[in-house]
Order: sequence, then structure tokens, then C-alpha cells
Amino acid sequence: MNKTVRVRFAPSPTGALHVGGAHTALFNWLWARHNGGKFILRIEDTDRERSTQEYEDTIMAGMRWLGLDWDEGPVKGGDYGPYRQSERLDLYHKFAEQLVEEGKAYREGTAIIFKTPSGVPLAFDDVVYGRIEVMSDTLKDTVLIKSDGMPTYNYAVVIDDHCMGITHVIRGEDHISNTPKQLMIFDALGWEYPVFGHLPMILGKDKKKLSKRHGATSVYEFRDMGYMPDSVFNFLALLGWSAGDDKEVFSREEAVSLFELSRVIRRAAVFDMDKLDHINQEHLKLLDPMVRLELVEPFWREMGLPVDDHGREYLAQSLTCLEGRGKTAREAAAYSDYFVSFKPVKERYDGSDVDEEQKATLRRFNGELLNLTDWKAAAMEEFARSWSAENSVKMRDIAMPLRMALTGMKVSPGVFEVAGQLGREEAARRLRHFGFLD
RNA sequence: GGUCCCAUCGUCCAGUGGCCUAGGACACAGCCCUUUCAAGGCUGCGACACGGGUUCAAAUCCCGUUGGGACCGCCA
Repeated sequence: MNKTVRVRFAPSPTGALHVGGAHTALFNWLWARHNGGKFILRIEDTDRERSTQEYEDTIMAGMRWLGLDWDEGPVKGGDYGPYRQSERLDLYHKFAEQLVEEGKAYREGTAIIFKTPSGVPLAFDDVVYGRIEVMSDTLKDTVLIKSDGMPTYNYAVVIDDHCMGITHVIRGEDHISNTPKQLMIFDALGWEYPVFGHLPMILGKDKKKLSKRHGATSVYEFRDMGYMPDSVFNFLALLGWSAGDDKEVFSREEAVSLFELSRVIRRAAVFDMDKLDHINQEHLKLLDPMVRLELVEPFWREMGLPVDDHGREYLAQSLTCLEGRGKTAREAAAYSDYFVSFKPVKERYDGSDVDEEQKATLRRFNGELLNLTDWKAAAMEEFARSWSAENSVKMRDIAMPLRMALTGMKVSPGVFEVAGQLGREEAARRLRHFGFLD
């Protein structure tokens, strides 16, 4: 039968995990999980100048944040290690020597260079791009081992993919032109090709390759902006792939079962923040209240709010009150600060927009409201409706001042929901502060 | 410049010769709901780059043009 699927994500530790890399890692992970195969993390640190341990750590942390766990790789270990190219030098040298002995490569100083054969067609069937064929004559000789003893990318990839038993090479489309070079090396060593599947590029709003200029480029920036891993995962999965139906908001598990490499699209995709916002909001709505609280809490703390003054249930319930308001955890935190503290309310509002006559009306209404036996939103609303009708006052004329006094904002969830959640005492305290209650 | 890749609404996807006067989602506009804003519901705007073929029939196949992109490093 088919052998176990083994795929790898092979970043070079010369920067943080950016959107493009995360996308590639994600598709590899999806393919491994879909097939019950192995997802391998391999660090391609052959650039001595730019590779650092710090970057390696950030990349791994970024993957963990996205939930892309690897079965073999640094930290985790595995039977095909080491998983850092700088630790596999003997392997690269061994095969390079072999190539030299067979006359397929030659030395130039301490470097070893592969001699490109002429007149050889190099072809492979890409799972997403179809058959791609190039004549070897269009290729130059390529360096295998650099003067510093390190292997080059195009060489090390071949050795490692073969030696690690990689069955599917899934990577960015920018590697399509590199593939024929690697094919020559596979051929020279008499090795079978893995299956290749190239992924479309991800572009910025200006349709140029995504870079720092396009805002968020490292996955951490998404975390800091208040996006949750599940939605970034969901969003990234939708770039270049779809299950074929209209379902766009899905869980990891659903993506795993639906994913098909053959359904990957060829056209480059533009990274659209608006869509990410929407997907994040959808995921936020689906969240368990306590989990949502964990997501929002750091942002409240960042704003200096006394989170610890309240019980977990109260805080979680406060967020539930928001009912989908806010596209990110950061926004949700900003939209709900008044549940955590009265301070920001006072900073935003001073009650000076209400004249004495209006205040008198508010005092009458609020006085009765505070005496309601049932401190529930529905009961308060019902009371407010009949009271406003009897007193010929518009609902908004009592609801808006109430909202301003309780939240300090002109925008909030239903004001009686807010009052209910704050509790009778806290509501009274705030109303009194503004002279809206005796 | 050489080689390779791509081309459906502003954006992400559906579409693999007839079901397409091209479908969904985001964004945008309007309406409904309504104590505000969201959410939700409804409606609207909006695309097969162009030109040739092939075929009874093409968004779907072929060729060309144009436009994008990638690679061409002792970077990965």
C-alpha cells in the first residue's frame, strides 16, 4: 500500500514566522494530519551569517501559537534527525564526495559544484500546477558545498528530503523554478523524486509579495492585535484552498478532514484583513465564555484595568453581553472596559450634556427603576417602555443618558443588559455620580 | 534578458464543455429590526483581461496578445 505520508516545513531561522511561512507550514500540517502522516520541522540554518537561535525559537513559538505541532524536529526529536542542517554536515559532504568521484561534480577551491548535464529533460508532475518540464540546458552549474563547508539550499533540500523519507514536498510557488535543479541532483544520486506540490504566493493589498510594509507580517503581530489562533488558521487555510462548498468558517478538525492538496488553487492570493476580521469575529462568537475571557483578559490588563477585582464568572458574563461586538479580542476589551471599572467611564463622560430639567426626569425614572424587584434586563426594559409611554418620554431620551452614565460610551450593548450585568448597586453608584439618581 | 508560473466581482473562493442571463463570502450601499452600535434578515452594486480557433455548445480545451508574478546567489 501507500507509505505513510511524511511532509516537512523547512524554515530558515533568519526571521520570525511570517504569513507566507505560516501558510506553507499550515498546508503541510493539514496534509500530514489529513493522512494520518508525519509533520516534520527541519531548520535550514546553513546561512551562518543570518541564522540565529532566537529566530529558531520564535518560529517554533509561532507554530505552537497557531497549533501546528510537529511530530519530528527540534525539541521533539525523531528517528531521522538531527533536524538542524548545521548538524547534518557529514551527510552533505558524503554525497558531495560521491558525486565528485563519479565525475558529476567538481571542486573549485573548497567548494563543490554540480556539473549540469546537457540535453536532459527535467520534468515533474506537480500536484497543484500539473506537469512542469524544463531542459537542463537552461540551468547553470550549481554550487553544492559552499567554501565555508556549508551546503547550499538546493543541495541540502535534496539530501534531507530523501534521507528523511519525505513523501510530499509542499512549499511556496517561488520554489517552482528551483525544482528542476533539485531534480538533477535526485537523478545524479539515483534517488526517486518525492511528490511535489507548490502553493500559490500570498500578496499584499498592492498585489506585491507580502512584506513588512503591509502591516502584520509575523504571526505574533496577529496575536498582539487580538486575533485568535483558530481564526488566523482558518483564514490562512482559505488562501489558495477551499473544500468546494460554501463553508468558510471552520474548525481545525473540519479543515483536517476536508483538506485536499489537489484542491489547492494556482492563482496568487491577496491577504485581506477585512476578511480576517470577519472570520475572527465569527470564531469569537463561537467561543466558550471562559476561553473568551482568557483571550480578552491580557488586553484589559494592558489597559490597566483592575481585572482581579472581579470574579471569573462575572468577567466572562460581561463579555457574553457583548454578543459579537468587536472583531478582535483587543476590540472586545476596549468595548467592555466599563464592566471592569467605573474609572474609564468617568474619564469619557462628565454628564454636562444633560440639563437640569432632563436630570429631574432621569431622577424620577431611575428612582423607580432602581426599585424594581426584578433586576433583570427584560423586566427593566418592560418597565422602561411603560414608563416612557405614560410620561410621554421617548425611550432614547432615558436610555441614552443611562448608557452614557453606565458605560461612558454612546455605543454599547442593550443598556438594560449592561445595567443587569453591572448589578443594582454599581448601576446606582454610577447614576448618582452624574446626578441622574437621588 | 533567459526559463517557468498565473489570469472569474475591489478581495477570498465556487465553477473542470451544456445545470452560468456565472454562485457564495468579505467589503460597500440601501431597507427591516431597534434605546445606540453590533449581530441577524432582505435587496442592491459588482467579474469570466483581449483576440483568434476547436465544438452543435466554452468561464471551462488549443494558440496568440496583453498584464502580473517567481526564479536565474558559495540566501533560503
